[in-house]
Amino acid sequence: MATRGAYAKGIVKREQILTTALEVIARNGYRHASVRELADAVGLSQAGLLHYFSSKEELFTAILRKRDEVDFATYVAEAGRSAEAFFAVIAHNAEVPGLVRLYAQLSVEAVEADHPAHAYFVERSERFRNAFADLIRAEQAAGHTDAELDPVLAGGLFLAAADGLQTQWLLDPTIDMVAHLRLLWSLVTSGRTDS
Amino acid sequence: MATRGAYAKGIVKREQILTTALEVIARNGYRHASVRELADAVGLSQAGLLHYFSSKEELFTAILRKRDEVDFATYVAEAGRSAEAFFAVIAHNAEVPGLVRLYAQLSVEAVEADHPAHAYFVERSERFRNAFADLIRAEQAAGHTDAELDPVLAGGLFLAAADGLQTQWLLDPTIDMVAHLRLLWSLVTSGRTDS
DNA sequence: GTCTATATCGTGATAGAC
DNA sequence: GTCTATCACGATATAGAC
Repeated sequence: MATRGAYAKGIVKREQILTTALEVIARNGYRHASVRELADAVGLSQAGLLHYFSSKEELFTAILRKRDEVDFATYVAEAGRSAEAFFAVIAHNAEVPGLVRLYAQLSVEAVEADHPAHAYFVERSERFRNAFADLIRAEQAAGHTDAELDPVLAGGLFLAAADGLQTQWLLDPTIDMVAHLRLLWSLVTSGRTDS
Repeated sequence: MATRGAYAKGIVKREQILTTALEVIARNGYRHASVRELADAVGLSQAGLLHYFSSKEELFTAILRKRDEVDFATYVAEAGRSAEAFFAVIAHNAEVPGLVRLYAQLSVEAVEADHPAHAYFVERSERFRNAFADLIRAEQAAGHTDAELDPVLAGGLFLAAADGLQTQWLLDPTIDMVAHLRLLWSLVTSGRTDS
């Protein structure tokens, strides 16, 4: 609000574009994750869209950041930092195949160290691994989980399983991502197959 | 051996190309999984390479099939159908980043139902999920694992974790894929963090 | 601020010489 | 059987009009 009018307006438009992009990608849509395809979807020309985001990678990274932000605000606000909040995010993912696909696609492209989205994925991985580790430590503190279990290793396992399940699910949408992750959670918390 | 000379020779050359491609991709190499890039690497022109494989997707799918075949012959022959054989394959993967990357890249592209490699990945997923399920059933039969555990669900979890760990590892090569999977195995077989 | 038009590049695939 | 040369396409990015 302290910024100049024109500049602030640009920011607002950027946000609007991201919000629209999220909706439109989520529903399904598009195959190639190209700027033109997304431009059509949000009602701008390709050049018009790149007026707000200076490159393709910046655009798509911004979309994924926005998604994280929205998911966090929606599900963590609702259920707190809990395994249930995490399951709710995953269950939601099953409703937004286009986003899942964009994430999978970009995450593979970004393994190259000099890819513009590399830092985003590294940072995100670390954040999620630590978040899972914290959940596990809480279970350990409550005496529900073996104290010998390495929380960071187990946290990495959750992250990997969540990512891998997305690819499996894209390949075969009858796969139940949440059921798999609940199983993993029950194994970690020393429960068994019962939910 | 019962085939005509010229035809058999073509087959042999195809195999040679695949073997060379495996070596050359494995070591590291190339970024874009393009035909031209691979052609340079195996010492052919792009057109020359496509003389043996009629499309890009056929070529790369053939490479991944060959990889599966070689891995199976190497590690399953050595350790039988066991968790250890599986860990050995994963440990080997950490030596061949280029192949891991090709796999990750193609598996995401192939989620589209009409992609030429779609059937390969669907079939492969099923095969691995079932193989893991069999391992778990054997543990259950031996009384090492909770009989209530759903073997197919747990098998899917292994597959997803293995896939997801590859992306994590590509992003950050200090990740120990085998350690994560051993942890999962120990959780499934009711052991804990001890190997 | 947004458009049309275009420059430039990399891709897979093909034609045709040798 | 393998090459060089080329085509057709789709991509990102940019120039410049309005």
